Amino acid sequence: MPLSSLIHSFKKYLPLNQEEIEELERRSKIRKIKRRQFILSEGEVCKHYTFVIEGCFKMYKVDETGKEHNIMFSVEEDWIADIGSFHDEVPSQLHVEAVEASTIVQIAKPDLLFFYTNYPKFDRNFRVILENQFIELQNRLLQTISTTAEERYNSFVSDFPHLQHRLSNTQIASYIGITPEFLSRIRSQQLRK
Amino acid sequence: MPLSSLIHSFKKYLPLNQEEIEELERRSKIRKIKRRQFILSEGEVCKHYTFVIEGCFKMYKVDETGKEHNIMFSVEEDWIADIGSFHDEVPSQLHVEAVEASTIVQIAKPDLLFFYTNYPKFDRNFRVILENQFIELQNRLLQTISTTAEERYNSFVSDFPHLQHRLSNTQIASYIGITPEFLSRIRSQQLRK
DNA sequence: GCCTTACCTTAAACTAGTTTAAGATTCTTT
DNA sequence: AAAGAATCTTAAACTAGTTTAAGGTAAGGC
Repeated sequence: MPLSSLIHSFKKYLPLNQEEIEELERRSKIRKIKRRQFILSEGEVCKHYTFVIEGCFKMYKVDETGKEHNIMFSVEEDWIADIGSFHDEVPSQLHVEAVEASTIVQIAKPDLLFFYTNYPKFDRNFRVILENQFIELQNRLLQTISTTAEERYNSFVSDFPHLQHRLSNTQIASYIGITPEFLSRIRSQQLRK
Repeated sequence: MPLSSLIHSFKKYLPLNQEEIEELERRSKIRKIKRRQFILSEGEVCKHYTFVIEGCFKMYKVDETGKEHNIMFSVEEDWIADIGSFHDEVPSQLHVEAVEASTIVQIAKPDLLFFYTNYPKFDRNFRVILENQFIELQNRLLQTISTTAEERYNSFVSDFPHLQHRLSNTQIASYIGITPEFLSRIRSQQLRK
């Protein structure tokens, strides 16, 4: 039963009943995604909410100089969407790309609106999911404006011990907002201590 | 009718019916807040969702060196909460302080949970409110890791033209993540162009 | 297996932004 | 009105982090 991890994940919030589960099965789509495959590209409107069953994604913006700025990594049981593009139906500035071969469940916007309208439980569940994402993002911002690069790297390593092994150092550097060279320097200085 | 701006603001989402309005009147509290008065201090648990009827607030963290890092300003029709502290009932790391004399409506956590449970419309409305806040926060983070201080200042001025006159330059500097001295430098350089 | 691409490391030169310092101005409190 | 506090400005000295450069290693593709 491929949706089981998605259904199971809702148990943390308001669990789904049989009818809701069946509707979810009808209105969602499972996809296999190759490494480096995009599920959203800059300039496209984000049309789906995506749940990660297996695998890892990075969400990033490319600036005018071509530099990649990673703002989020998503792994098993995470939800992915460019919320601004999804709701306002405007072209996204962001890319979402698979860091490794992955399996996802996608709910298209009309279907998600159907759930919100007909099953208020989904409003609740997605509000809570969003709150958790908001808390993380807010902590991230706080760190970015108030801590040194080394502190941010240490936080990353202790907050996401398993994620570290799935990402390149270049991606991690981009996430904490520094260059790969500087991350190398920090890491070698720490080895010398 | 002091709750009118709050009730009116819900018209952007799902408007409230008479019963919901009455329940809101029963379960919310209007407060007058003096300039520099705190509605949340570090170490306290955030127990309310706060709606600004009139006035302006800053939400900030004080780091170990005593430096203030502003992460959000809130004005009329904005909602304020330290969401992490509110939901997990853990002491907040943040302060929320009035930048000017203000009037607010507060909903205590048990009352908000009552609304969520009995009026699913509130789940919807607060999910949408949170989405808007999330979008703003995400854009803020993106900017912080990918643009220069001057670009961030220019964005602030064009995004929040009216806010600029209600805040000191020191607060704005703290919000965009630079020192007041550097902001002064940027501003005088711009005057020379 | 070979070639290409991506990643990682190291270091010197550089710079966007900070710290230190201090004077001037504005605002608040008594 | 005077005193104190907060804010703003300016500038020199400083530094956390970047850019430029290049070599080595690992991974991916054909």
